[in-house]
Amino acid sequence: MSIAKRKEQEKIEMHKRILDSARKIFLEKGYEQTSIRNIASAINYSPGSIYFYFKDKSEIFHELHKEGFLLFLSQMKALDSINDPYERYKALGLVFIRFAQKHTDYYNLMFLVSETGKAEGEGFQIAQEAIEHLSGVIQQCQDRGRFQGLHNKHFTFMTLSLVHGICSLYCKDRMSGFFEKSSEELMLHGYETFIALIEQK
Amino acid sequence: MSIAKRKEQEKIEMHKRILDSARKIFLEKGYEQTSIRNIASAINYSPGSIYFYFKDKSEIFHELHKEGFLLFLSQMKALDSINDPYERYKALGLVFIRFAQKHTDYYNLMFLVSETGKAEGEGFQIAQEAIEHLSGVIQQCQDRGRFQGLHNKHFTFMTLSLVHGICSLYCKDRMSGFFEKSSEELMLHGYETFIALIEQK
DNA sequence: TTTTTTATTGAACACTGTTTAATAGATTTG
DNA sequence: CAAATCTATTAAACAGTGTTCAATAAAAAA
Repeated sequence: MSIAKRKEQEKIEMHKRILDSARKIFLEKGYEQTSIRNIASAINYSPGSIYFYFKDKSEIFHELHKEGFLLFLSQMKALDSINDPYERYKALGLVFIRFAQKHTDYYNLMFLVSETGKAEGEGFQIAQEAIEHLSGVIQQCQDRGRFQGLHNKHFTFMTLSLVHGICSLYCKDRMSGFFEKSSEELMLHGYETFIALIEQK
Repeated sequence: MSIAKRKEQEKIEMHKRILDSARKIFLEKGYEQTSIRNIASAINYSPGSIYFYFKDKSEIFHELHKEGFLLFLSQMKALDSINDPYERYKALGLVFIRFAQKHTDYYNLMFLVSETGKAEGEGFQIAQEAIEHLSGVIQQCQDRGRFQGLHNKHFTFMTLSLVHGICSLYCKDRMSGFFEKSSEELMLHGYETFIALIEQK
């Protein structure tokens, strides 16, 4: 029995080694510029062997996709210590923004790269969990009298759109021309402008 | 002289034929899934000849990128007939959303595909023109007493982020799980929720 | 000790963007 | 008109891609 277990352990370790190599190159060069041969040669491995551990390139990607969402979710949950739900709501947006700044490549992988196929799999489920978390916080705000007369899901979607829009423009660097400020500053100012709008609602 | 002109005309026509073929395939399959060989064979042309008219694949892409922005800009400018700047402001967001719905592939090409290299070239200049147009409308709103105490550029960026976020989530189909509504409906509800927030500002 | 399973490899296949030498055709020049 | 030049086109080649697969060696089970 212990032989089989050792085998399984070794398999898990190889799996991890490949994933480590893939993560490094994926986050450095993006999806398209990362090749199976690159991933393999970085750990002195043959390209074909990768397919013993992963179905295809997209499966490797999806594991990292999921990884990113777990990291993201943990940063969201870290705000549970904030008592006032409205303060928690405001902080959630900042977590989003800070995540996009600190983990730009993960953000790209999670939200902007196309090769995720359709919305399926485990990674997507975690994404949904993140949305539900946000929705829950908004509900708590509404329970305390904020955002009255506004549909919870619509407000959730709107918030998500705004924050994602900010991060998306940042990640694609699609604003440096018109907005002369540094991108990081601009993200915060954009978010603060939004907060100013909802402050009395 | 007329011989040279005919030559030039033929060159322009070939350029257009390639672009027509490329547009069709790009908008159908996206950037990565479109190959020079596909573009060429669709018009019974040899792959190498493409390079007589275009520097590389990315140059073809950029011409379509620019094309999309010109179409987009024309739809923005079509709202100039609306007198009240605030009404014009609200309509601008809807133009954005409708454009993403009706020309999803253009929207992807213009705002979401990575292969545009850095923010350079003619296409980007037109993008900037679109932002400036939005900024101008917001300024007119402010001149009439709306959005007081809010920095014009920050508000412009915030608006852009919100609308782009809505369209981006739509284009990537990253919401069908949590939000059971049809995506098109959800986009409008999200935008209306935003409008409801700024209505009295 | 055989048999079977497991893990690995290198070669091959069908693609990709791009370059280039050869080429045929048209245009210009002597 | 003939020779030289320019223009447009092509097939072949290069280096790269994701993926498959027969061969293979090593380990485990029979």
